[in-house]
Amino acid sequence: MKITIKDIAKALEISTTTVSKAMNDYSDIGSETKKKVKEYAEKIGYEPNIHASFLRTKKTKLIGIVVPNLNTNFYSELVASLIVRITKNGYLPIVLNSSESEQVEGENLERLMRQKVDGIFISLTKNTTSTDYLTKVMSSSSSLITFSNTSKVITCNKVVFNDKAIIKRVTEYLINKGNSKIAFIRKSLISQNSINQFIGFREAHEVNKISIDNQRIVVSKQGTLSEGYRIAKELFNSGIQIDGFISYNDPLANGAMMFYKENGSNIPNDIRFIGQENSEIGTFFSPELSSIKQNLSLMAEKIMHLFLEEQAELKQKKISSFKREEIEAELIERASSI
Amino acid sequence: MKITIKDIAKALEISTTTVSKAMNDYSDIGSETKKKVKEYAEKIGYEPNIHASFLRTKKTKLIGIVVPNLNTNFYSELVASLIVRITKNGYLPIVLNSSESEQVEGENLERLMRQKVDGIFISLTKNTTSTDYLTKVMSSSSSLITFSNTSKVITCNKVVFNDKAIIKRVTEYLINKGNSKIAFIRKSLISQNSINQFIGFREAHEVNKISIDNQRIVVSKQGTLSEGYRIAKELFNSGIQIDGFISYNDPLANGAMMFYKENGSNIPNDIRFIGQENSEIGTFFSPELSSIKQNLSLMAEKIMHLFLEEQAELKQKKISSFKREEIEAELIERASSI
DNA sequence: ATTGTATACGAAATCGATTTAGTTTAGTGA
DNA sequence: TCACTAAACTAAATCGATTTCGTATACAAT
Repeated sequence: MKITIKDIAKALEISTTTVSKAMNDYSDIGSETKKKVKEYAEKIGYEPNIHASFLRTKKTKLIGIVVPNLNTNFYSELVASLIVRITKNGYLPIVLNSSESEQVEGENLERLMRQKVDGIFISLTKNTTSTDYLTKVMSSSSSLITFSNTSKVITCNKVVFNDKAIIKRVTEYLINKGNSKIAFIRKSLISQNSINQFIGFREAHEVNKISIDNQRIVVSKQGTLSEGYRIAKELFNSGIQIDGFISYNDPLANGAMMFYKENGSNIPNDIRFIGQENSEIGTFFSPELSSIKQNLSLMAEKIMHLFLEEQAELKQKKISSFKREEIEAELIERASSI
Repeated sequence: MKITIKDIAKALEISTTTVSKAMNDYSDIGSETKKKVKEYAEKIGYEPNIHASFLRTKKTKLIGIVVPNLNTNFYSELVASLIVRITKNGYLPIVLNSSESEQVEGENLERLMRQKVDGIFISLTKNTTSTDYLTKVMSSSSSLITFSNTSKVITCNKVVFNDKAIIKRVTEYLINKGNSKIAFIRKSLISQNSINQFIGFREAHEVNKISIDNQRIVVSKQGTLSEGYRIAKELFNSGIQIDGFISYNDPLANGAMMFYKENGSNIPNDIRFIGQENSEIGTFFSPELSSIKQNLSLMAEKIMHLFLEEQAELKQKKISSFKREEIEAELIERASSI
């Protein structure tokens, strides 16, 4: 039924060793033999059994992807982008979702190590504090790349957006337009991603000698339209004035904008709004929402590139150093902040 | 470094055969021996090498998931739901995305067969016409389950929503409210899913002796807010009157509703709107959007159940017959259609 | 003629499990 | 006592590749 190197060896009256070496382009096999083997293999539709070769090579051609929440545009798009690169390079992706639970995240990493995947690409949940599991991965046979939301504590390959810089730039952009009471809606107090963004926010204020009112800093778990609306309402009802609004995604900004519009605010004159992730919803309502656009495709590209580089170095038994790639996010300026 | 059955055998002074059989609960191993082996295995953290056991058992404990478009709420949520069930049962999911391309879909199936996954769960793209690849899967070692959007032609396990029935019911619901000029926005002309929905739409009209104007039947590829808006505008500008609107997702309905609101229509009195997928966006704008809610979690549950059932039957060498499960979708009635 | 050196190939061990086909031991019944 | 059976265990083959270590041949150099 299934075709093995034995079949090729028998048909071509050579040894299985030669077949294997020919298929893997060993230098001690003649070029005609290689050609014959490859052609015959192609002809009868031979495909090497990955599980059998694993026993000797220790390579599974499998890559694990772990994301905090697959059920968001940001991550589903990023994962889709990763899948394309992974398959294009002859690997297969095992996709796991941590549902923002640190415990599930740990279980996911254990599963992937047990499966002996060649690489693990992980973005941490916003609640993750311990790096025990990551350390375990580092001493396992799978090479680790953390992306998007990583940890300052662990030393490993990282691919992140320029969270601090872009938020600093965007905050100063608002400050330069005369806004000094800017609300900042962050994802969590713990995640490095969110911390970096907040540092950018703070630095922009420090540089411009403006003080930050902590009442305008809000943590939002859901990140939905209705939560944006609710947050705006609460700020308003508590008498906390704002003239700028930056959130970690677009629905929050749109929800808040909706509330202020209903309450007669003139946007962008009274309040300027800036979201993130540049999603369709932002461009649909008036005024159109300015948004920070992260190039997910580029991030996927860098992650895969880093992985392939490390695999190549591993093959040559080079010791590879850890890299940290930072990807530029950019502000898409629209009517809500002009 | 890594622990194998040999280590256990040596430490306990028994053969590797006994260790393997003890771990797999063979009946010809004494219960004390089993206990000793399992306890010691647990203690030293032994984990069987899946790739080694594959050589004999032909089981990979891997399941492939193929969806037409991961980058939608519907599929990312469904996939997330599947991932939970798959991992809970000791399997690992390889997730692939066809990006609505029949060719990519075929490549994905080939990749999964090459990997010798135990099962393949696939929802077809809206453009898929050929079932050649599915037939290949059927004669491979991977068991196949098609879900959500499947094909009438192929004989295999299927888990679908009651597309025809729910659209028929919802259409009659609008007809009973006096609406007879209902626009229907469908995903494609080819996909079984969309065909079934349209049959439901047609039957509802036939039963009530209302004729359908094909000008009100629109195929929308994008399914976005702006496309909904554009479609509404085009209908309006072409002078095609409507008093009801059913679409295959919520953004389309919301986008269209937006246009008609701007043009002074009274909703729901002039036009009633019904979306699908019951997404957050639908509940946020006024009037809130009625929507058909599909129980994705239940679908995931059924798919996994069907798979496990088949695996069990396979083990007992029973010939299993193909099943077709239909999951009830329901209308969530809100202000847009009251 | 002898040694040296590429070049091209193969026998056998190996990876880590499972499974087949025995073997040993103790217990049962005639 | 002897044949027979059941229970508990194991040696060795096996799955399908890779890799180590050799060997054979041809040809050049001495």
